[in-house]
Amino acid sequence: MAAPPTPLFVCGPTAAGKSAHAVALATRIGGEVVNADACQLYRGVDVLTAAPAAAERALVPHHLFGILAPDEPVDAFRFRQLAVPVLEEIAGRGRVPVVVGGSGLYLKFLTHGPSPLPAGDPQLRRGLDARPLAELVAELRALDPVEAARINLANRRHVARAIEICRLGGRPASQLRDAWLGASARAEPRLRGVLLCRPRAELHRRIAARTRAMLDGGAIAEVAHLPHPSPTLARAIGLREIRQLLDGTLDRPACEERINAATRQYAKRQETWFRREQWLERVC
RNA sequence: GGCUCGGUAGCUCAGUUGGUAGAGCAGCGGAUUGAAAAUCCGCGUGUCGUUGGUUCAAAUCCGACCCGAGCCA
Repeated sequence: MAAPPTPLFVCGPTAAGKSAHAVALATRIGGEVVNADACQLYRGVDVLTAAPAAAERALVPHHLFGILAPDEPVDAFRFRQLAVPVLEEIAGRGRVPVVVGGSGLYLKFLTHGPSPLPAGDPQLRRGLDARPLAELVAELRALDPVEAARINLANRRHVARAIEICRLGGRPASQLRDAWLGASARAEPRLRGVLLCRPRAELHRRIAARTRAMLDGGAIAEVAHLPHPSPTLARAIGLREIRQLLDGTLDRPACEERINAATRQYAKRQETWFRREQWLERVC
């Protein structure tokens, strides 16, 4: 009986050097790299999303990079559905999956399992998005006062999601969440992984260098030829900025600086997320 | 050389009849189980160019000087 796959996780903020670290690690231990980055799942945006280069991919097998068409939707649950069979397949061959990525929520779906909450419904979301926040808050308070008291009511995404769970799940979101949180706390998964750390100033220097390399290395052409991105890809850092560069509302230095700032802010959010994942071994 | 305008947070700037200063962006901290490279919450980080003076009190009024831009020579 094959043991369940026990992947090795390589996490950290963007531009910390995860890809290179994962390749080195996989080479050393006989592993294969599996992507856990939301945007790098997409095809045709290798430069924009700083996906591993062909030379790097040739060193060791890589999985789940560039597997989705640009307009194909994903979310954390779908990612888990894609990743689990790949992890099992790799482990079945006696190799070690090295999961690398910075999408904290996607990684957590892998490490802690999917909740039994109802899936997102694009049509319902469109309807909720069109309404003022105050109205959504009032609806949530009526549907589920417990959840309304727990979440940040200024965050319309979270308010809308809570309403979505109540409406689609047929029960208050707070009840559904509590049931799952209790179960997942008992599960206590065995997890192994590293968290790549770098001094903030060094990380910022690396981000600036990478942004320049992206803009000089084909990201602009990628964006120019990108058809209808999915909601996930549409929000990739750099996409909007490069579009503004292309239509002339932003000049090159401003475009570069905006991408840098957005990337720095993203890196900080990632550090906040991973900081509390105590099972990750710090590698600095 | 003369005149004019400007010098306030890392950047761009606001600051009303004098009462030791505040916005945006950047930055820092945090939340976050089906949009997460998303979304959201909290925090002002300052020799008000320098130096004298007037005043109970000066970013604010007066003088001198320094720096920048422009105009006239």
